[in-house]
Amino acid sequence: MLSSLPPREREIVDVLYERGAATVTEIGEALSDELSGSAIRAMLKRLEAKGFVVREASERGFVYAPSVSDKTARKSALSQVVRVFFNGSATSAAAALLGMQDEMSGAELDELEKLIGQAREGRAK
Amino acid sequence: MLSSLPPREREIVDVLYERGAATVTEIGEALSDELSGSAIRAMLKRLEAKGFVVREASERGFVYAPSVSDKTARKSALSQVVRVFFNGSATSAAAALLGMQDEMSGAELDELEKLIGQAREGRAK
DNA sequence: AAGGACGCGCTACAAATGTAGCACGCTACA
DNA sequence: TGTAGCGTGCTACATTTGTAGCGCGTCCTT
Repeated sequence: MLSSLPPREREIVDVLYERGAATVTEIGEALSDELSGSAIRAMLKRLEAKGFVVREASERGFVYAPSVSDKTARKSALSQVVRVFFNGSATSAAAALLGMQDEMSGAELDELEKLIGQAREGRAK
Repeated sequence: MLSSLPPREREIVDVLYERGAATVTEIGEALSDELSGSAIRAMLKRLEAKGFVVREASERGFVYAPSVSDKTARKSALSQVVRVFFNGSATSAAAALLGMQDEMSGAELDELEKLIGQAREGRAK
């Protein structure tokens, strides 16, 4: 499980999900506080050993990427917060999301309404 | 930050958020794997030292609760996953939520639509 | 009042994590 | 062609986590 990672390692995979893939240097830049390259490499090594990240050689050194697909990870992260903070109700979570966003474009709202319509149809049949 | 907690401690505060407040024994029951009472107490002690949980004496022993309000914690958890997994777009996250939920009642969908309407109004003015 | 059963805190200790330093190999360019 | 600069992989070590054991006080129960 992703959530069973120690803080620093988690932070690093988060960066990886945020950026899709990155080199050690890029990770270092994205990190909240300055950290030596070897420190980051050691983390990555452990993450690789645990099977959370994969690395691929490229001209600019190794690039690291999460081994779990974005899609899966998203789903898992979402259900986690839904369970813990919203009593298992995805709807409440969605509502909270709506409330949080102060700049939500009209187009986005339209899109959401469309999705709601679809959900309703799916349910109806 | 909540997310800077080690796995076990995080699991415990999660339980606390899930149940609102609990005694050591209750926490033990809610935990994924069996754990000695003193182990849990040690965790809680650290969590208290770090300021993440507060405890209050009651007849049935101490009850522990998160020190950060549910509301704040929710918001923080949500923005975390929004940032990491949805490129900062709360809308996309909401859409994903919609897709995840296979049993979403019509009433809930109505509620969401209403919220969208409100969001739109808020934006328009 | 003696004996359990709890719940509690402390200490101790193994394992895991977080970090730095060193030595190596490959550029590139003065 | 040497030397400065990266990126890399150790290894080592301090700190933090994860867990169990012990001894204490309190409340029931007999």
